[in-house]
Parts: sequence; C-alpha cells; structure tokens
Amino acid sequence: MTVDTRWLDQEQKAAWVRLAAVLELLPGALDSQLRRDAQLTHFDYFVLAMLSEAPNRTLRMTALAELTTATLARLSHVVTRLETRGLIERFPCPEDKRATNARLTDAGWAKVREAAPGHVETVRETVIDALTPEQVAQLTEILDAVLHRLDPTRARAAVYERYD
Amino acid sequence: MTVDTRWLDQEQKAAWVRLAAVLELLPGALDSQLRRDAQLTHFDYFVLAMLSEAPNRTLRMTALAELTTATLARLSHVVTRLETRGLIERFPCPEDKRATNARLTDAGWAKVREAAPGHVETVRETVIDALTPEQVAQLTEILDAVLHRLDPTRARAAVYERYD
DNA sequence: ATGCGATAGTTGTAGCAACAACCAAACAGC
DNA sequence: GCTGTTTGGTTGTTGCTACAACTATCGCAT
Repeated sequence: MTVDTRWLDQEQKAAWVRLAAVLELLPGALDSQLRRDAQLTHFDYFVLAMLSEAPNRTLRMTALAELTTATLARLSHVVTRLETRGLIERFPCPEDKRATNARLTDAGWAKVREAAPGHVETVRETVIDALTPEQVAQLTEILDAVLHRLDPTRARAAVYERYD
Repeated sequence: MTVDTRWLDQEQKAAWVRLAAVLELLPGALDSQLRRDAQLTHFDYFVLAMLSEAPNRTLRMTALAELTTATLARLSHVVTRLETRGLIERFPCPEDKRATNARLTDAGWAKVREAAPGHVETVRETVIDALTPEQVAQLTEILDAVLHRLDPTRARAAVYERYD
C-alpha cells in the first residue's frame, strides 16, 4: 500500500523549512502593517492597486478576480465591503448585461496613494533590503519556476510579466 | 507630510510581484492537498509533526506555540479541535500547575505517518523539483536573510536550524 | 505571610475565506 | 424562436484566526 516516497534530503529540507516559515510569517507582517496604517488587508490593497492601474480605474469583476488570483465569490464579498466604505463603486457593464464593472472612486484612489509608501517601505524592510541585487535576481528566477508549477495556465502571468 | 519614498526599481518589483503571487497561491495549494487527503490544515499538520518529533511526543503548549509561530490563543483552539478528533490529548503539567502538556496519541501518530508522503510529494511538485540544486541552495540563503528580518528574535530558529 | 506583577492557558466574539447553491443573461444548436 | 448549456456574479453557511477579557498559578520582594 505504501508508495515509495522520495523524501527530501538535508539541503532540500533546509530550503523547505525556511520557506514554510516565511509563508507563515510574511503575510501576517504585511497584513498587520496595512491594517494598522490604512485599515486594509493585503488583499484589499492589492484589489485597489490593480484597479488603480487599470484604464479608467475600472475592471470587470472577472478580470479583477484573475488579476488577484481570487475566486469570483471571494472577490464579490471583498468588493461589497470596499463598496460600503466608499472606496469602490459597482455598476452594470453596458456591453454585457451579465457582467459587473468595479471602479475605484476618488476616495479609493486617495486611499491607495496614501497606503502605498508605507507598504513599499515594509516590503523593503522585510525582503528587498535584506538581499543583494544578485539575490533579488535569483529570487525572481526561482519564483518564476515555482509559479510555473503553481499556476500552469499562467492566469496571473499578465500581472507579473509587466515587470520583466 | 509626504515622506520621500524609495520606490522599487524594475528588478525589485519583478521579484516582489512574484513573491506576492507565491504567497497567495502556495499556502492554498498545500492546504487543499492536506485537507483533501488527510482532513488536516497545513497548520494542523505542522502541529502534529512538531509533537511527533518531540520527546514522548509531548510538549507544553507554550513550547508548541513557539515552534509553530502561533499565539497561545490560536494554538489552544486548534488543539481543542484536534483533541476532539482524538489526535492529541491534553493533561496538566505536574511541575507547573499553570501549564498544560499536549501529547500526540497513537491515532495522531498514525495520522502523521499517513499524511507525510502526500505532503512531501506536494512540496516536491510545487517547489523543490522545479529548482536546480544551485537554486535550492540560493533559496535557503535568501530565505535566511528574510527570516532574519521577519523574526529577529529567532524564536523559530530552533526549528529550522535543525536542518542546516 | 502577603501582595503584586509576570506567566500559562482558556474562552467568547467578530471578521474574513472557502465552498456550494443559486439566479440571470448570453449563446449555440436545431 | 425554443431549449440546453455556459458564463458572470451574488449570497448563505461553515470553519478558522485575531483580539480581548478572564482565571489560575508562580516567583519574588517586602
């Protein structure tokens, strides 16, 4: 019954244990900074950021869901909350009456502008400034390989290939 | 009022965007495999794994909390659930009447043995096997640098320094 | 001995995420 | 021009996490 498992060797285990630790700690660090300074979760922030870079600061829910790697259900809940807070507005898509557009309001735009510097600073402090330029390049390649496994359809490709 | 922000350059942004994507996708991938195949969250699994490697398969709640980077409150809830399922048992610590010990039951031990191969296989598929040996070594160094920022007190050091 | 701050852990509650069920508009086939 | 299917989105439920309040014990200084 037991399938012969290829266990991890010492070096692989070293990398994995550290990755697991980062996976546990980093999201919390990002989240708590944004929550404290901008009353936003990291996911909230990312949603607003994607909208802020879109033409007319508007995207269809489906497009926004792909950009943020979220299910439509999750996105819908999040957008509902952000809409209540006046940061986003929803309106029916004229071209396709099934569809809904989400647009960043002026207040939402202001919120992104206000939150960005602190967020970037946190990213620097926790990750970027800890690495040499060579390591930053290595990290990019490594993560690309991993993403290729995680996201074979490259649904998110559009987002991060803008930054090549 | 505006503090002069050091924005990320192209290469830094490339690394960061990819890291954000991995942070979003990888935990879900790990979680859903374990949930599907062993009815365990990744955190559940890690708790059981830490206990399974401890002397007598027993640890004080505080020690277990440190090993898993969890708050005591979070751990308490998780252990309550695992206890209900018969995978862990709690008993008062004889030396310190404030303290509680958590011990892995035989059923819990069996669960870990059963879940481990599938989990390792997922780790291989999504991360390790996507990388060259050089990249694995690079990743370890990179993550060490990040962890140093993230966890300056090295609370988790004990866990991952076992794998040097 | 006793009074007080620190330590160890539990519990209640509120908020967010995953999953599934659901409805409506659009499209494809005949 | 009906009918069945796919697409786009919302809503309800359940489970887990964070936060805060609370109890009990310990250690130590007086």
